[in-house]
Amino acid sequence: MSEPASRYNAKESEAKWQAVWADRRSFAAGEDFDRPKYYVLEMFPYPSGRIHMGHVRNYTMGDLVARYKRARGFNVLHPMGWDAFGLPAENAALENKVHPAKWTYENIANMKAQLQSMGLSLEWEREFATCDASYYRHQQAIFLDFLEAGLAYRRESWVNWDPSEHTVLANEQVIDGRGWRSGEPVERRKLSQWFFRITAYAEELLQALGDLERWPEKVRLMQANWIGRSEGCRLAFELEGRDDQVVVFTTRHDTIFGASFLALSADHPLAADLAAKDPKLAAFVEQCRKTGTSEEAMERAEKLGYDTGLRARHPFDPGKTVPVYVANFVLMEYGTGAIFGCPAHDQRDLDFARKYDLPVLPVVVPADADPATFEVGEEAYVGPGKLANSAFLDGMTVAQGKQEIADRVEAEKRGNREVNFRLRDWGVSRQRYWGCPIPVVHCEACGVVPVKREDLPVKLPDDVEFDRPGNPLDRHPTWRDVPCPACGKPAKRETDTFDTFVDSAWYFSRFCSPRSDKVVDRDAVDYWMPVDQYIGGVEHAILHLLYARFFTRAMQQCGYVGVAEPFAGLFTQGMVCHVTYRDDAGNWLLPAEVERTEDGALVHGPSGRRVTTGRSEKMSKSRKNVIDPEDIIDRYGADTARWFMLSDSPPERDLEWTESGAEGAWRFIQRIWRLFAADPGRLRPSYGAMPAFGDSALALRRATHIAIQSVTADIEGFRFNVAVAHIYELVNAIHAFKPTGEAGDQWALGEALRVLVRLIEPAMPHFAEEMWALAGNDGLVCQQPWPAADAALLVEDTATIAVQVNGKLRATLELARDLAEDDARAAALADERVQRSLDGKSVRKVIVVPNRIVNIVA
RNA sequence: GCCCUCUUGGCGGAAUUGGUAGACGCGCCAGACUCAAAAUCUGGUUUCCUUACGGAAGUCCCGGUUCGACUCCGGGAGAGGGCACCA
Repeated sequence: MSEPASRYNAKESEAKWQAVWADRRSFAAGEDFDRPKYYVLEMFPYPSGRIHMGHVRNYTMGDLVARYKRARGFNVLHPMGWDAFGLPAENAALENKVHPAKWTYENIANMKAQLQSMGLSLEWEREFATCDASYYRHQQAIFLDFLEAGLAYRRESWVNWDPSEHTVLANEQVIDGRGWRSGEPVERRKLSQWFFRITAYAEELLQALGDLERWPEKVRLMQANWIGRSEGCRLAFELEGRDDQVVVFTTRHDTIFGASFLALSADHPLAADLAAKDPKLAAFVEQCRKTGTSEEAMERAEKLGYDTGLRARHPFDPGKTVPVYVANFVLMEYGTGAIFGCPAHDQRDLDFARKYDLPVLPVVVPADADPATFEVGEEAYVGPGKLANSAFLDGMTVAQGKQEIADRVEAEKRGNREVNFRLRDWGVSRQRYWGCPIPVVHCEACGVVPVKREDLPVKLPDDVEFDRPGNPLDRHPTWRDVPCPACGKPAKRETDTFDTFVDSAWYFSRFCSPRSDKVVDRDAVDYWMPVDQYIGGVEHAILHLLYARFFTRAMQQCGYVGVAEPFAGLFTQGMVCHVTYRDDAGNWLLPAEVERTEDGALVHGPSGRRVTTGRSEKMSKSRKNVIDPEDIIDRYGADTARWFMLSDSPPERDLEWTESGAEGAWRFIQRIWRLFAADPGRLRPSYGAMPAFGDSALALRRATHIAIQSVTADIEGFRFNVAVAHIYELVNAIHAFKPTGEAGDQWALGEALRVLVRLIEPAMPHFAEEMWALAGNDGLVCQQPWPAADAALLVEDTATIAVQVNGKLRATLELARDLAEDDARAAALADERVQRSLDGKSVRKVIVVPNRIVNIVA
């Protein structure tokens, strides 16, 4: 027998157990659809090439949940895949002359090896990448269904066009009106684009948020704001000297008598009509289109208007007319593209009115103001009050006024109540190569014709050139040329590809039957969906999570899935942060480059220059405050990295990576290891009759069962940092255990150690397996059931009661549990320290909270 | 501008949801072991006064409710996040 090693060898152990799990397919989901299921999913990664600490944190949490739920007897689905289409692959192709497919699949191979080194309990057999034709062919099929269902359509829309790259840019890619890469001024162009009709579900998507009880309130709120429902009224104004009308949308129809102008969007048909005969207006419209494409630029832009000279008749005040402007701040895409302005009660209208010298008539007067003298100065009044200067509305509240106007408008057929949403249809066309081809063909005779289903997938061609910017599909010599599916004459393929958010909007459904010839196997999705626990970064709170919700509803409508909501539970984890370092010259430094000198100063290792420490920020390449997970795993092993990820910070908050914290996690593993290495046999299960326990053994048993109870509750409640603390307490109790030589000692210690191994397995799976085996147990600890706490051991027969005098703690008493109130009161009053602080004062009242506190009011 | 969240020792954080504030970890201090260092073990560690016993203050600030407030209410400050010409 060789000497036991003096330390736990993580590297050897981790490789060994990973091989065992893979060999035994320990984490494959069961095919038995009668068992209770649990679907755990972490947001799948983009294959950038290497995993980062954010991934480590995300997948550690998901793995903890998956392993815990398995132990609780659930049939667990825990798959992994790759969100593999996207721009970085094309940029790499441009810069490094490597094909996007090669670049992507090599990155996947690297990252897969890294994820596997973490020991995640994933079912790799279900792996796919969204760039696999075997995945995106089904996405193309879904698109054809959406097309038939009217959920996908094509229309002209304004886009940001980079003239030097020949491509459309997302709003985020336009910086100060210039392309982020080219630096060229961006043009607004009108292009035919594909859209998904997410607005058809606006109301549902909003209403259903209320039922997503296991979603963070914050995310639900953000989605609600994004959908942006507002109840208002559509209302027609007649134009003087013309037959047509201007229809406006408003949510403040109660303020109609304060109207002092109408404003049209520059893209409004009437504006175009007028501009045809008015060159100055035409110039103004042109100017509006040019100004800023980014949100920020639009916000800074001055509010400008052009008086068309037209006048509109007030719908309820026959004598009154108001001027009609074209204004740069009115959006064609929202409401009707026209508004009425009531300057007294809307800040933007007020600014506009002051600029163009239009009347400001208050029509809502706050309760404490005098209607005769109330005036609006620099700030519009948007609060509650009574209507005034408003004919038949005078004296009504805002709500009554709205109701009255809406009733009259509908009765007189001048308009109607209307609900509007901020949410827009989802534009999914991208002028890119590395994405899922949109399966349609453009035929001169037949127009836009869907590709026949039997001809799917429309595969990306491999032989493409990346020598120039723009979409290589456009210049491919042959790929575009196909016969029209309808008439058979020569036609052209669509060269746009889908937004990559489409790929990630349904992958969780595909995981249920990833090798199916169909889009999904209905049996499988009916069993597995919805995802019981989805985990990812809060940065996806709106786009990805909203698209996925829309997609699932749309797929339900098309008969693919039986659920409307994809994610029953959502958890958004915080970021991983690290302090930043800069040298004298202001260069960012990697933590690995920074050394501590003997006198404690920080210097740049190679140069010896002084280093200043900046505040902790999200790890980012630009700030260089990154720690490579691979380095940590090499040095300490995956279990240490995983343990640290769960310690200290609550999962939803940001976590600061520190070297000392990582070392602490490493030390903790060694500390447990010493418990076992001393005498591995102690862990061996004892099935004999339960012996009698001495006080010491009983105390250890209590600590063990309290740990089971607390850790279980902590995991269920996503308080992983608290679970970690409770495990520390158990280890401390085991270390402090002093055998008294009684029969129960070994039994209690064996129980404590077995429970400990079971409790740490979801967090430190390799180490737990190693300890389990070291102690001579059969099987794998990851297949052992979760322990149950013995209720009898959770309550002690005494309780520590705090005694307060006038709310201040004066003594603590060890009293029998559930002692009668009178006895507790008597015991408290009898205490010497209590008497001393009472100092002869008479007791007025005594409050007794059983097993907790006695408060004496004197 | 609108909406939301957070604020507790030197640091990360805990507190059974109104009942002993500071669990647990990091760091630090002291001691043991060692020729020494590392590792490990033991003890201490909110602040102030006191040699001690003990006492006082204390959860961003001000005020309130309560026998009792980190927790509930009102007002304010600071930090962070989301949306932002949405009529």
